[in-house]
Amino acid sequence: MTSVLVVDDEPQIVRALRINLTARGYDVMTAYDGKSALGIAVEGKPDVVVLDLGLPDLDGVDVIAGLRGWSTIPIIVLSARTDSSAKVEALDAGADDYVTKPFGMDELLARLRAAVRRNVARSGDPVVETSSFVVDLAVKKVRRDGHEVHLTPTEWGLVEILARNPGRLVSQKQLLQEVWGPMHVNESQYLRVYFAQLRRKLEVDPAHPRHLITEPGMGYRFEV
Amino acid sequence: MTSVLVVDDEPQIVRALRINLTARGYDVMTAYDGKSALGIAVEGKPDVVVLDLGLPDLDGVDVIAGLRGWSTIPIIVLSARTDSSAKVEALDAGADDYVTKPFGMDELLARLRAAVRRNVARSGDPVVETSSFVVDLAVKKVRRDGHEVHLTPTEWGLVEILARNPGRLVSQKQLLQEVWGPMHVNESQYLRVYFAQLRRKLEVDPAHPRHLITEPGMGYRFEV
DNA sequence: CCCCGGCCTCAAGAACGCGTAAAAGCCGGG
DNA sequence: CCCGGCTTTTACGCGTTCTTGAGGCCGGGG
Repeated sequence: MTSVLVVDDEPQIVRALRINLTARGYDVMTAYDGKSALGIAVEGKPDVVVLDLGLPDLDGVDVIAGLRGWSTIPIIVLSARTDSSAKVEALDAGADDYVTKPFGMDELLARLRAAVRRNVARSGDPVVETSSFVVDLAVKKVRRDGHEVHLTPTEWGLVEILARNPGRLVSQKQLLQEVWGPMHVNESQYLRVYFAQLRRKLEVDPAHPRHLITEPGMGYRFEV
Repeated sequence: MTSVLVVDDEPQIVRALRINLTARGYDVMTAYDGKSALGIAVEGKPDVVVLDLGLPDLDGVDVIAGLRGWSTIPIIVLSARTDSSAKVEALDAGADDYVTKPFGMDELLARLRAAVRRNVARSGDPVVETSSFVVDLAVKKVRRDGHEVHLTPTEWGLVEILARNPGRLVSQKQLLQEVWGPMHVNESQYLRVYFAQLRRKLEVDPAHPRHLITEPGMGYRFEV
């Protein structure tokens, strides 16, 4: 879920934004002054910040600088000042967008979507995570306790198919077909041998697997 | 130098932008309608596009879609329409910013700087660095201990592909295809020979590589 | 109760892929 | 024409991975 940090000292604006953003499925955090905004941003790692410039404690530009010191989170500035010098100053300090109050909620939301879209396009990293290990499909790696687990090509072939279908049942035939090719769709013994190996490498208790589940007579399931 | 594509059918606006942008060191391209804009964008690969929505031939949203089909170049929309539905439509189509006419030149330039800044932050330095050597993709050179290492064309081809995908596993087939061409996708021996050479040139301990990693049976990985 | 199909485990030989070295082929410049 | 740099080819030792077979476990049906 996308998380938004709303920073404004006017409660009615914060309330309005919270309602609108929550209704659209965003996770909303709020702050009423610059210092707490910086603290919350560090802790909560929001995906985007909506920042009012007229805060009681810090100058708006200082808040932007405080964020830009360690992060490239998109910042959308809200401000009552319409003069271009204020806009230029905020944008050059590192803001991504500048919206003047009073603002149209539709427009703000559209600008927010644009900012988030840009940012996910950059990071887009498909990872599937379970309680005991992490499968990173982009770089083809599996980590367990933050520590890489080496998989052979055949092992990775199986993990990849299962990780691309999380929670879904994958038939033996499909696994054999995609990993060993159409000639070996009946070698179900291969699957037993390799699932045993994968469980030894990935499961906490290989005898009682919690993620690489056998559905007898049907296939296998990757439980997250 | 940063290049900007200005698309507008009003010559005086194009002229004003060209003068201001050129004075600030930008390389300016121009187009007066949507179709030529798309063509110029493909050829010139501008770093940012300033797009007027009221073009004679195509609808503004279609131009945005045409660009977004193959590129993530930042698009700043210029428009006389101030209603929020127009803004929402353009932003959701893939625009990065929306400025209403008449606009302040200072503000537009600041928004343009913001868009470019974001994008260079994203595309990252054309330099990939490891603990023992540095790959400079812009000038096609590798340095080690501040001191240039000479690579043959084939060696550079491999390093370049890996450096453009840092951390990612690159399959043998992809490497062979891109360096030797589609006729040689099975010559995996080439890779062994060349990786041995590269390790001798770049790794501290060629027998125990820390950056040019082999993933047996799958491919190679550039670890940073 | 026994049988049977499907599953898990284990182990060993075969097959494969990798690193390395060195020779042979190719090509352009001096 | 010869030389040097670059690429392609060949050969071999070695460790890892795959395949295969045998044995045991478990639950359901006869």
